[in-house]
Amino acid sequence: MTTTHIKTQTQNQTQVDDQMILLSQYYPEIYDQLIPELIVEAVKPRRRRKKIKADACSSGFRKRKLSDEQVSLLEQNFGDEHKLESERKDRLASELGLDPRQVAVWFQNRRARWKSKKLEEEYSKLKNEHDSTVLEKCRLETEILKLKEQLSEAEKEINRLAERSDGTSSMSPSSSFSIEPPFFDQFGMEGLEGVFYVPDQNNYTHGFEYWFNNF
DNA sequence: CAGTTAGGGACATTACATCA
DNA sequence: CTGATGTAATGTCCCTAACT
Repeated sequence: MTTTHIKTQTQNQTQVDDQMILLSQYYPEIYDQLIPELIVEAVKPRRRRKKIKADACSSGFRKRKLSDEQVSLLEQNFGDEHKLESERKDRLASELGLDPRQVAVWFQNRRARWKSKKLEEEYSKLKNEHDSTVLEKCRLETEILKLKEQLSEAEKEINRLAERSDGTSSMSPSSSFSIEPPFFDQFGMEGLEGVFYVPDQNNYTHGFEYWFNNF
């Protein structure tokens, strides 16, 4: 089979498709009767729908836009349950004077809208959480920098004190060096007492040692 | 049990209506 | 008139249950 043949066949098929689409849209009853004979099995690319002329719509062939009452009843039902069993579909359709197919389509589209709205909300919630986490991370990093600076100052002070009392005692910070409570105030570390483990007045250095060794 | 069929849902897309 | 937007409708794919 040549490409020309394939092309012609495709064009013919497209023409038939277009005619069938028109037929289904303008004369659904006839289409329903003919369709079993005319359906041809083929590899189907997505078909384009034929445009419907405005005058065709105004001739009453197709009802677009549902009325406010119809929409409100549909919404009410959707609120009760997002899925639609066929019994409920038929009941709703007759209540609304619509085709059951229209009710089914409305529910399908409504579910799609609901889902995309839900996704949007979820996205913005996650984004907010992410943003505030990033902010908190920055704050904590700044805090760490500040504390490191203070620590370095404290180390310098320790060394100064050690040099001053020079030789008179063995200066190992972990053994005999003791810091009195004013230490915190002295280096602007007020409020950080909780950071350091301070079991009692006689054993001030434990928390500091921990801090010292780990940072 | 495997194959077939019908019904229905999700999803992508199209086409019409409406509005700024 | 035009482009953007909302939505009804269509096409396709997939799944499931019932039937053969």
